[in-house]
Amino acid sequence: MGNIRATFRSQCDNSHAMDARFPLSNTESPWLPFESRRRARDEKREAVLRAAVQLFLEQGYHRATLNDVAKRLNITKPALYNYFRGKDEILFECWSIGHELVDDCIGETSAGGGSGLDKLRKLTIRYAELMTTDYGKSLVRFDLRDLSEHNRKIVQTAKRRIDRAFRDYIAIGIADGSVKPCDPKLAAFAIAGSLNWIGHWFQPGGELTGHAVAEEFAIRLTEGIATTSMRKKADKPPRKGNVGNASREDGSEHHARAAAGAAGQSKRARGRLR
Amino acid sequence: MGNIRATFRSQCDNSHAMDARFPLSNTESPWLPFESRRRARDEKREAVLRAAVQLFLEQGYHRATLNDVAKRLNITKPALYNYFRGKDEILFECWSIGHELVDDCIGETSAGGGSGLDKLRKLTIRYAELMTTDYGKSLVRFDLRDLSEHNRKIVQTAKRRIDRAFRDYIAIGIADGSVKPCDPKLAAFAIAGSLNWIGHWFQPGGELTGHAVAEEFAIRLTEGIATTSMRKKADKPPRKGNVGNASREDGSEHHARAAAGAAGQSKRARGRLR
DNA sequence: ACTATTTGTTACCCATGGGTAATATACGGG
DNA sequence: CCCGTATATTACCCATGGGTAACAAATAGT
Repeated sequence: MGNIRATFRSQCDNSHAMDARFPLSNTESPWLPFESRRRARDEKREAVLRAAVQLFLEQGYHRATLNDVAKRLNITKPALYNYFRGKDEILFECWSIGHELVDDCIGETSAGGGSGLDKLRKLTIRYAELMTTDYGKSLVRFDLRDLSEHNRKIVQTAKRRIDRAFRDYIAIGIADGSVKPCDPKLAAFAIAGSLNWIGHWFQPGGELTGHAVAEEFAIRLTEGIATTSMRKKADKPPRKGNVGNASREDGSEHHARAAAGAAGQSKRARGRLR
Repeated sequence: MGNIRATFRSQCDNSHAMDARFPLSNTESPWLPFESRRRARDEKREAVLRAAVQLFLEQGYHRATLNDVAKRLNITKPALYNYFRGKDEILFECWSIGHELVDDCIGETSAGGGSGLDKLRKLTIRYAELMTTDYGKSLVRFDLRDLSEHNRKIVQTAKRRIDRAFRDYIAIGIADGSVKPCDPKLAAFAIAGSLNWIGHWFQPGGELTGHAVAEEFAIRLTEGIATTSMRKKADKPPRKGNVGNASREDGSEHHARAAAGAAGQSKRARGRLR
């Protein structure tokens, strides 16, 4: 591929006063390899996060050392600092991915139609399923106080937004008659509490699939406040795909990326550090 | 009141060969002062636990240092080692107190009458209220992996017992017809999850009292699976007393003590260390 | 082939905090 | 008054682990 310097030299040889800012042979953009390097970098970055979130969940943030994370990736600790400023930033990025996934759920649910109760059920299912994945668990298992002041503010704000979504759907449901009158705040706490707790007890290898848990919880948690009884019990076979971790393996990375902008001040995809 | 020394001297004065091992005036047992010393010790021990549980909740177990705990008690770190073997033992004892309180709830609920649903509601209320107290929060906010192998086993066993209580009440309720047929395991997870989550969001100074939260949750969490609708909404004014922390201030320390034996291998009240 | 950049390594620093040893003080009992 | 015990203090040890500096190897572009 022609590069700028070669082009420039040939121009000098020909004694033409053509400006180097307009190279002739441009068949292959010099930007492509740069992009591929950047992508390789991002893939490594995400590999770090996958290893980190697993270790943080397995052992707890404080017991899991950066040496552990590095060892799992067959590198050494200082290499991690090519991708992250420090341990707490890794934690934040794990949390951030989880939050992007939640924001997807909320966005899609809000965009879709249906009554307040329908929205609440849809969000409940998707949120429950998310809680059975690593990045979903990040949202409820990690301690905000391990983050820097700045990142903690971001997370707190985002958490309030999630809580608001539940409350809003309940309030909408009360307004449109699909939900029995109740205190939206406490009802949201009750539902979100049950769902969040999934992230504490669910084990991927157990007798229950994440999808089965999600379906059951969606019924259980909403039947108390629903005006309609919903005893149809749709018996569609459990979907195979897993949200979160698993789906990120198959190359469809736009899923998480799409909502990156909506995830508040999350600075993911900010590129290199130095 | 005559003291032992005076009595002894008068005996010698009378030149009687009476053995000092059988003093005449025994109106005050020499064991009393020893007992009082032991009680003073136990009071200090519990003061340490109160300070510790507060700090562990405020800052998290790993960020809270033993120096912090000691400073709050106006002593220094090594003094703590007169009462505990180490930091993880303090954590375990905090957890242990919480567990004794839960065991009280379960014991009283099981002893009392009523249908399975009644028991479930009773336990739900008491458990929810407990989750608004410091020692109650210990049960769900502290990480088992910070405990020693031995103590972790104890805690895990006890946690399973708590879970079992919820499941059993639900199963009883299904059997006696007070609860709709459902999977007791998942229903228990759903209810206990909501309740446990209270320990994460409840702030004692907020707009809601622990009792109000407990009443509301007991209704919300059981109305979905109850066969009877229970729309009487008993409007009795909220009780004043707080379970846990507060009630321990008023001198009725038998509350926690009574179930000490039932709390599994909890070695509380084992007295001095050395 | 040559050079600059990226990415990784080895070897180190050092703040933190749990835990201990030596020691001083208070106190009850004889 | 003296002694033993309990309790507290000061002064330390040291393993841990996050973070950094200096340097080496891989790689892309020219």
